[in-house]
Amino acid sequence: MASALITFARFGYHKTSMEQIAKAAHISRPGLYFLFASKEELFRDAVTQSLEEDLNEVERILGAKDRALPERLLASFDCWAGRYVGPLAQDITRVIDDNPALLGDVVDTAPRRFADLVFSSIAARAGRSEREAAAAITQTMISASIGIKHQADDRAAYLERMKVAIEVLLE
Amino acid sequence: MASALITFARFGYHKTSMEQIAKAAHISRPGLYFLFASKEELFRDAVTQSLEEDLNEVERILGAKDRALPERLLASFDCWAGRYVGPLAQDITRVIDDNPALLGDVVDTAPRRFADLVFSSIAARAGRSEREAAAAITQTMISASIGIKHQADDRAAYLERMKVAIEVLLE
DNA sequence: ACTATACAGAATATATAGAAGATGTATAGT
DNA sequence: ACTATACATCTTCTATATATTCTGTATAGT
Repeated sequence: MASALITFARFGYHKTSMEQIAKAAHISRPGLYFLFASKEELFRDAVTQSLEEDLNEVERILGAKDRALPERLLASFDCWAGRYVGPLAQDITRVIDDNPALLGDVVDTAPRRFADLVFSSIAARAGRSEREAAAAITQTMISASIGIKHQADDRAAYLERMKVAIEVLLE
Repeated sequence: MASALITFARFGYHKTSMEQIAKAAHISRPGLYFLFASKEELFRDAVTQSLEEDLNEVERILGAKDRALPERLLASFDCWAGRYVGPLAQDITRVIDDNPALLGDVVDTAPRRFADLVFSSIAARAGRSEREAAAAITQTMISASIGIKHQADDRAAYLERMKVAIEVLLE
């Protein structure tokens, strides 16, 4: 099913046929319609599941408090955004951004949940208990991530710059 | 001549004719060819001039040291990016970003010059004389600006978030 | 819980030709 | 230092017809 998302990403939503997806998933085309009512629902479910998985992993990373906060944040941003920087992976972000109407409110709620997770981790840190400051730092860190995603050519460049941003924003 | 850029922004480079530009500039179409060798050169010159003007104003703003640094930075980012957020103005950024091949190296050098100006102002500040820290802050501030530009719906929203980012990044 | 095949209806690609529009230049004029 | 008109050449729109592809469903089978 992750293969469906990859296929959508590779060719775009409209230029991807159910035939292609079925072949990539090693099942028949009618079999796809047994699992998903329509192409639109399949697309929605594939994106939603991918986002859910990423959010779960971010939650897991941020919860592992044996690692330092900057480290956890960098790993989280890598999982959430860095993974999708670069020649092949950026198509996944593209196909999501290009079809907001098909996806509904997941495209809004998932980023908000990510922001909440980051905020909680920053707010929980000792010595930085003011919620307002944590909110400002979170907001700016996410904006920086979005900007870096547009600037960076590959995942390594994203991580390099994001590491700097996290360090600077946490003092 | 600024009207040429606005016309390009409104319809896109390819769908804008020399006739339209000439009309907007209140001269004849052959008159345009007297001033500019080709449509491509006109586009290049219009964009270049616009960027130069913005950079000059940024330089002026950052040089006015009677105002506090965060204030000057916010005004600079507004001039450089905030101005181009929103329903009508964002087309200017779009037509520039969509046609990098026509524009040459200006699209690379101008942002670098903006970064240099911001860096100089931050590095010059007392108590923050370490160049590395200033470079990290500058880099992150610009990334945040790019991200906010993508997040914000209008200029006011951009300014609001950018104000927070500057405050957080300068401590 | 599927596969294989088949099919209607809709959307989309392909080809073609003609019309329209655009660029860049030239020329004559003020 | 331009305007107005005109023109060759090229690209882009428009329309139309045909062919292909795609979606969604149905049916029979395992």
